[in-house]
Formats: sequence, structure tokens, C-alpha cells
Amino acid sequence: MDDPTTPDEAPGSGGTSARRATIYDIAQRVGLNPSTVSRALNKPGRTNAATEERIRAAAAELGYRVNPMARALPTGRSGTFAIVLPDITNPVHFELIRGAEQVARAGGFTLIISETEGSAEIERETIEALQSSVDGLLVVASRLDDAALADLARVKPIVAANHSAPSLPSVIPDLAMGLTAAMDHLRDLGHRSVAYLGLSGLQINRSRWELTLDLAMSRDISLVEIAVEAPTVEAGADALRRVRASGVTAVLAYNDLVAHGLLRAARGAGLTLPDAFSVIGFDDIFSAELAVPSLTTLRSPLREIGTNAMETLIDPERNRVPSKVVLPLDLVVRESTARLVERPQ
Amino acid sequence: MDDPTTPDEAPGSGGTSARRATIYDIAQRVGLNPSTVSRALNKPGRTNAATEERIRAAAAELGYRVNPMARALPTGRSGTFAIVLPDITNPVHFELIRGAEQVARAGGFTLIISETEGSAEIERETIEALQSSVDGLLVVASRLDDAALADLARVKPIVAANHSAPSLPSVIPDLAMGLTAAMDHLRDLGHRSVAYLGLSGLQINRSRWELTLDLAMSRDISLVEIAVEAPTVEAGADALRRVRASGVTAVLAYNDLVAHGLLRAARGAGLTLPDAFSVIGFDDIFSAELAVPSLTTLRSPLREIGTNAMETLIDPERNRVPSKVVLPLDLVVRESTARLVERPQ
DNA sequence: CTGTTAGCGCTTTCAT
DNA sequence: ATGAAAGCGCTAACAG
Repeated sequence: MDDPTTPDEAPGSGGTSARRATIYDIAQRVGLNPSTVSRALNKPGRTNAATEERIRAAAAELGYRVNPMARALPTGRSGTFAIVLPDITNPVHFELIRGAEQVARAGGFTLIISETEGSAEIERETIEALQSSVDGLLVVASRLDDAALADLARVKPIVAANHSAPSLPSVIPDLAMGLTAAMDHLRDLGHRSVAYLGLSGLQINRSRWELTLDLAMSRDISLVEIAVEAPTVEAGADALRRVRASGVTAVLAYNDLVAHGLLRAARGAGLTLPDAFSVIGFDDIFSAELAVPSLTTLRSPLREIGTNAMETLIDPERNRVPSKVVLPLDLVVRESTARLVERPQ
Repeated sequence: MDDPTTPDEAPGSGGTSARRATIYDIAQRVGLNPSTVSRALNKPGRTNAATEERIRAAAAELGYRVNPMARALPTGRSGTFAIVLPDITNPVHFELIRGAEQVARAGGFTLIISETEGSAEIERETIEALQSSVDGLLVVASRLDDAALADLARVKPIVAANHSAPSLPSVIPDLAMGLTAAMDHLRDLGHRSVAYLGLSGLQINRSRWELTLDLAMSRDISLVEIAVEAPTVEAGADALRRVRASGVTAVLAYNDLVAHGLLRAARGAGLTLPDAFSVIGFDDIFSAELAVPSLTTLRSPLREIGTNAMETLIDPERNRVPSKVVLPLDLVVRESTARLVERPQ
């Protein structure tokens, strides 16, 4: 014990509990003021080169790490961002999270993830609770309306991902582009009667339906809407009966999960796809190309939406000004769509 | 302006930026001391019922939210936990994250997610950086050895998920149980020559291989190891040539991704499975039953590992004492395994 | 039951 | 170039 004031636990010395060293510990060790230590560590150059070196050495020896929360208090910046989304389960969101996480980490930021179970109430609650801990929020497929989001965004910047909020910066896929490609594809294959397997009651679903309807009409394709309960494999499977009853020769599914369900149910019923009918999915999740037949689908640029949204959230120049970034939505043609062949009903 | 000290922005009043109200604002408004406000809000009962009511009312009016970081400073508890894992991409981790997130949120805690890219160095760095912001860490499939983790765990509790660290509480699947079922299954189907598609250089892979080897020998099954580069679909596809060359009639894949790759490559090569050979995967990820043939696999209780690990992390009684929770690993038989039929090589 | 007083670890004027 | 001091928002003794 050379000095009673020296922290008695070097990092890794084998004790049973440890306290992180603070700038006070460093200051004491090198005989300087804590404020000098803070300066040396954070404002390179604003301190004598030699002492800065001593300070860094001491910091390293003590295994010093800044305490982000202590720093956040005076500065108001925590270096962490939150991503709030309806449902972590949804494979769609994973790529988005991944993109966001990658950008955050590259910028030295920390990411908090929070789920809302698709409830507007929980979403608002979550956002409010998080606001004082983060520098901004990424809201995915929000259930809150534009006004509510705009109000919330007054305290900390919010950017909307995968759905558009006019008052906020938003990053969304180019629905018109994707759906146009999908309908052109079906028309070119000779399909004249299509079903849209939609998720009722969702804003984003409304836009898709309206768009698809316009596109169908201008192509002289008849379109029917078949509602699914949830964006899941099970719900997709449940829709098979109604699809068959409708007599359509092709279906556009709300997402790949629903499409998968349809494929599986069809196989279970002894139908061969795409002979019985063609299927187009949405999102291009990991398993789309694993399915049999592999899924023709609209590849949502999830990853890019995540990175792009996080980039604008991080950027103080952009995170407060409403904007709309529209990313390409491409049709990926695989095996689940085929030319219509005339056959007996 | 009745009172210049009153915060001039009611929540949602339409201003352009907002400051969250603090306990000082509340104290001032009701003419009490901030500490009383703190007490009223956090220690129900330790305050006059009437004043507590006034305080709560004022808090609600001002849209008060406690600042978790400010609270964390004096208490040392932040109410947030971190989960650090090699790769968010891996579908295997999704369910685990989900389970953990659910438990955390149910307990009113916040979850931070951080990726390490499978690098031990980044992992250590990440853990150290996070330690002062969290109340504990969940480390998944760590690349750090037991000693390193134990040392790190001296500052904040760490629990290991999906791999075992003797000095820490760990939650793992019952490998012996699962692999026994798998080998019994193959033996019962008549297979006598099996390949293990393993990921070289991973601790967890070592244990699996050793176990599998023992099981094979005691069943009079010959076993060969075929190394894959990574736990991915691509790596699995790459292994097809070597699988065929080996002449085995069944393969045990490192995980479902690898198995998927093998299935796909086989289909591409015009082979019909399980006629050409049987395949058993590991994990039972979402797409396992979507594949054709659907995948026989060991269902890793990912969700339960996540919930269980988070529960022990949250519990101060358990998060510091080494323990090992072993969860059942069941064989799910689907279409990718079949009885061996004699046929010409 | 309520007020006073430190202080958590760090940053940031303002002096020196 | 460095030090002194105040303060971020909250909690926790300790008094009264």
C-alpha cells in the first residue's frame, strides 16, 4: 500500500467487485485537477503535450472509461439513439435494425431497441420514457399519426423509417416503382385477375392497396382484396381457401411471410405452384429464395432504410428538417410466378 | 404569463423545441422541496397523501418524466441491460434477443444491443464501454474465455447465454440430449456413416464434435468431420462436394443455415434429398420448416434461453453466482431425414 | 412529514 | 496551460 489514495484494484487484479476509475482518480495520480484531465482526454491539443501524455498513461493504467451517463448530464448528449418498432419478431425489421446498428456503432453511438407490440399507446409511452436518455429516436412503422410524432419530436429528433410522416425526415421504399414492376410482370405473363392479400387497418397497407388498384385498372387487370389477420405465415396459410374461391390466377401478398404461408398451404393441399396460381411476395426476407418454389418478391431495401435513417438521425443538420428519402423497391423474379396457361376451370 | 418561473411550454403547446420538466419545476409549482417531490414520486406512502396527490397532479400537468441518467448517477443503477452478441444477422439470435427484450421490458428495463462481429477484441472493448451505463450484460456466444469474462464481471454482472462459462451464470441447451436423439434417429434409420459439418475453431463446436464422436462410436456409426468456413448458407453450399466425396449417407450440420445451403446446393446439382443423403440441422430457425425438403433439426430453445438468461441477470440474488441452466434440446423430425435404402454407389 | 445538504462523474465558464 | 467552482437532475442521509 504505497499510497492510501491509490485505487486498490488494478484492473484484473482478481478482487471480487470493482469500481471503475474516475477522472478524479487520474487527477490525483498525476497531481492535476480533474478539469485538466477532462480537457486532456477530450480536447486534444488544448493541453500541454507532455502532461496529456502522462494523463493518458495514467488513464490506461487505471483502466479508465468515461461514464457516458455522467457526461450526458452536463452536456445533454448521451451518445445513444433508440429504435422503436412494433415487433422485433418480424424478420423484416431485423435487416433494418442491423443497418441502423451498424451506422450507430460506426459513429461510436449506442443503440437502444424497444418494442411497442403495435400499440400506439405503448409507442407514445415508450418514446416519452426514452427521450431523456437518448439523442434521438428512429421510429419504424409507427402507429402514431404525423401530428403526434411531430409533437414528440420537439424534445428529441425523430426520424421515421419505412413509413412516411410529413413533418419528419422519413425514409421509405418506392412503392410506386415496386408495385408498377410487379403489375407489369403479372400482365406480361398474361394474368388478368389478381388478388391482393392485404393486412386490414394499417395505414401503409391502404397506400399499397390504392396504388395497386390504380395500376391494375390501367392495365385492365381485375383486382380483388383478400384480408389477412396478421402479417404472418399462419395468416397466409389461412387465406388459401379464399384465394382459390376467388378464381384469381395470381396473388400479391402483403409480405413474404404471408406468401410463405400461402405456398405452404398450397403444397399441403396438393397444389403445384406456380401452375395453380402465381405468387408475389414483399420484402425479400432471407427465406424467400429458400422456399419451393422460390419466391418472386419485391425486395425492400431494408438495410439501406436502416442505414439511411440512422445517418439522417445522427446528423444534426438533417434530423430536424422534414424530408423524404425514397429508396428503390425492385422486383426480384424467381420461381413463384409463371406465364398463365389456359386451362379448364 | 402568470409567473415567470413557470415553464412556458405545456407539453404539446406547439413550440418548436421543448425542455423536459424536472423535479425542480414541480417543487416550485407546488411550493415544496425537490427532495419531497422525489420522495412522493418514488416512495409511495412516505409522504402526506394530500401533498403526494398535489405533486402527482403537477407532474402530470407538466408532463414530467424522470431522467434515468440523472437518477443513475447517485444510485448506480441505470435500469438498463445490454446484450452483446457476435452477429445480429444470425436468425438464431433473433429469438434470443426477443426473449431477453420481453423480460427486460416486462421488468421496466431498457435493453441495449451491441454487436461484436465475432471479434474477441471488439467484444471486450464493447463490454468495457458499456459497463458504466448498464446494470448488467448478457453475453451471447462469447469469444472471450472464462477468465476474461470473470474478470469483466467484477464490475457489472454478466450472464452467458448459449455457451457455458464456468465462473458465470450460464444458460445453455442440452447438447447431450439433443445429439443423442439425433444419433439415435440416424441409427434407427439405418445410417452407419455420417458427416459432421462443423465450424472449425469455435469452442462450442469442439464440444459438439466430441460429443457426437462419442455417440457415434457407441452406436457403431462412423463419423467424419467436414469443416465449413462460416455458419452461413453459402458455406453450407460449398460443402456439398466434400459431402458427396465422403460417401456418407447422412450429415449433421453445424446449424440450419449451413443445412439450408447444403439443401440448396443439392437441389442445384440435381440431387433429390433425402434420397441422396439425410440432413439434420441445428437451431430450428424460422425457415427450417419452409425448406424443401423441410428440415429435420435440433430445436434450440432460443427464446427460453433469452428469457431465462435475462431473468437471472435481473435477479441480484442470482446474477453473481456461477450456475448452469440447461434447457432441453429436442429433435424435430421433418422431411430431410429418411430410412437408408441400399443402392448402388 | 418535509427541508437541508452533499454528492454521483463529468463538463464548462471563468480566473489565474 | 491549468485550477477553481458551479451545475446537469436526481437521491439519500440527516435534521428538524
